[in-house]
Amino acid sequence: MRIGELSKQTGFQIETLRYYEKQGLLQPVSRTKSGYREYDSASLKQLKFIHQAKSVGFSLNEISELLTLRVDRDQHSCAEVKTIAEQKLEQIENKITELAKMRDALYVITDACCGGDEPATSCTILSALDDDHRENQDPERVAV
Amino acid sequence: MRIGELSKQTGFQIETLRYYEKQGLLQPVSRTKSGYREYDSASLKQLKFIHQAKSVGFSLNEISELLTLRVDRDQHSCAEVKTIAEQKLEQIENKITELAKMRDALYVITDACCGGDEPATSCTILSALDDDHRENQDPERVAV
DNA sequence: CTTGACCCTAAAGTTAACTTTAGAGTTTAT
DNA sequence: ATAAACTCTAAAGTTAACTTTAGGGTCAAG
Repeated sequence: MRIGELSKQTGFQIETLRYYEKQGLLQPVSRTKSGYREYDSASLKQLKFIHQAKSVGFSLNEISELLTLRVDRDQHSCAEVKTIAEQKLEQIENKITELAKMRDALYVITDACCGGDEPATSCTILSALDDDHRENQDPERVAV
Repeated sequence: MRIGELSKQTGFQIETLRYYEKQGLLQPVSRTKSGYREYDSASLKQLKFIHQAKSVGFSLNEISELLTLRVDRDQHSCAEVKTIAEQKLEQIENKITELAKMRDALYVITDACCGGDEPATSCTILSALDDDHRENQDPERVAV
């Protein structure tokens, strides 16, 4: 497919796709004789990943690192790949932990504060993040 | 405490703290007679929250929305607060879901690809995100 | 009582991640 | 075969989130 079609299917603007190419994030599969970029379903898949990674706070550089994580035995040792993957894994686990805390705090606000009998001053996300608000929560909900 | 101390304890640069004040994210508790900003432990707590929210991809505007989520019965109805909280909750759940997928894909890479007998070409994060790679994973690890 | 560390404001500069502009070639439907 | 729709490059412009600069007060120690 050409760039316009890829743009429609992913929601990224055409210029953004060309920008990502310059940044090394997404190379077209080939070019037509007249110079038009051509993409395929792998391009689509890659862009969906880029979209997800951006939504959880990875920069384009970090996404690039995630995308080049491949066992390319000519270029990188298996151990190298594993080390990078483990670092990214730790970053991701940390993000999940932080988000789980925020989620629990918001549950406290929606479940307990609104209409509850606690004073209004305690109904902020910051006070909901305190341990004394969290320890009586449903363990199903707190677990990640 | 004054701005330099707050900067040291949070890792935010002094100028960033003044910038956040302009953006309405963090007001000093008071000013000394000579105009110095004064902060307390609540400021510290708020900055830690800002740091976490930034790390998982929220913009300063979104963080502002999260921070002003409070049951202020004079300004907003309880229903309004609940609606905003529920929207944020959905955003956060989506982020957690995406991150869990990436985490699982990275586990596939570190556990199965490196040293495994699969061909090297399948050892990318994108192929690890495919369903056929995930369905044989440990359910403990996949659950959020 | 002055020197060094700290604080102030306002405005300009920087960086990442786009977006727009300008000018030109290509493809497709009528 | 020509107009509309699509594509190309290079360069300049924009926005969010800072960071730096310039010029000047404040405070604690010697």
